[in-house]
Amino acid sequence: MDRISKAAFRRLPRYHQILSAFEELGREYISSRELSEILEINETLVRKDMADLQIRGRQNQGYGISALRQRIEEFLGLQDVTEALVVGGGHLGTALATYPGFEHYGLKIAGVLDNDPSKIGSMIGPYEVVSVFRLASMIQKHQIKLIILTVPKDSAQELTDIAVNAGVRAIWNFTPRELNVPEGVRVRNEQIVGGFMALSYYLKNLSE
Amino acid sequence: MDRISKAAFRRLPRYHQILSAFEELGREYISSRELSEILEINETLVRKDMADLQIRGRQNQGYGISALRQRIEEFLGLQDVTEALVVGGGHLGTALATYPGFEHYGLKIAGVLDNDPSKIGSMIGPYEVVSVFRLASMIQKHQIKLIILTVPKDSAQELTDIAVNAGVRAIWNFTPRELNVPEGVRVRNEQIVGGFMALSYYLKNLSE
DNA sequence: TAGATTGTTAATCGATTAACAATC
DNA sequence: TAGATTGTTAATCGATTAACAATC
Repeated sequence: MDRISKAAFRRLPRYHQILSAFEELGREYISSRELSEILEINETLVRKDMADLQIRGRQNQGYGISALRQRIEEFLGLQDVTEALVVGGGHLGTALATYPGFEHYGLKIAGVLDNDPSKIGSMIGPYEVVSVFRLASMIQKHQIKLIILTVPKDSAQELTDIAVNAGVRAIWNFTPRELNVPEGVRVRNEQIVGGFMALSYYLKNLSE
Repeated sequence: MDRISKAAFRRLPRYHQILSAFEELGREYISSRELSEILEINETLVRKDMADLQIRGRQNQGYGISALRQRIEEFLGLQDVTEALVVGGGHLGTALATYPGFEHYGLKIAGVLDNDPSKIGSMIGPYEVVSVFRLASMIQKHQIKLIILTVPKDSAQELTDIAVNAGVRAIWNFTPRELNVPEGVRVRNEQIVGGFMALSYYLKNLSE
């Protein structure tokens, strides 16, 4: 059904963020020109993206912000609830389990797991930390399709295997490890340090 | 001097990660074939990237892992130390301030700042939390070129302005807000929720 | 009306891939 | 030698941009 280019797909979160911000300010329309300037991309590209989303603008006014935001949400499936388990209750897991605003995107944290006996039973935000040994059973019980992986890299693959066997179909991977998964399971790697590398290159070449 | 394509540039962190992992295992060479399979990209593309980095492989053996890793580090400037301030001492700021392994990339956290009086003076890992009012003076004192921004989105722009005026040249932005910066200042946006959006799309379209 | 803006097509640009020669 | 592999060129593919007609 819906088809947009990979490159356009990657721009959707940024469009969404800008639209939400303008909406909060009470703005109703935004032109391709404005969007293009904020994102530092070409104006025509914005219009092409809108056309791909089957969104039509208005001459002289631009695109309806609210309709456009909702269209992106619909396209990405953000209007349905996705339940996820946070696997790893360290600082990063805690940050993600309590991240403000995930609920606006349909992301609901169903629980937090950890392997440290001293953490199990303690609270992380509203969640009581559960033993990682219960990973498979929790996935099955709640029909979880997504896990958020924030464990030390040496246990990343093992836990992935358990989760996939239990029925998980997507892994949001915050560990610095490439994961091996069977066909039909999607991994999204958030290699934190990658962002720093890009900035490091820039800083190193400042003087030139 | 060094010139590689944008697309190749974005692949460098992933190459680096794989090379480090293989190096730990004691492997000395890796072929373009192996790299291409792990990254799920074309074999020729790997060889082109290596050529762009001016790295030469060996017939029948592949590329020297250690030399290649070092070449990437040199290219990205990871061998020099970059000092950064973490601005925002919430869960995410804490996670980043104490992230294990940043030092391997030359990233040194010089301090953590927060605006919450009850946090100031407390410890986050080895860092005593400092008032955000001291942002400009700390930047100047330590000649900081990079800040890691993990504050609530409503104060993001204000703190950015202060940091830029004080001499910061790069901002690693973990807030869900597009920042306005003058020419010559680089922003890297880590829109956390963007990663989820891609997975949400996948999960929504599973059955098709 | 003139100006601002969308929407679309064709041209261009950049990235990836196929083909294949070179060589250990 | 045969097989495995790199390195490079040319072909292809995909994404972006320029040009411009349409229209409110």
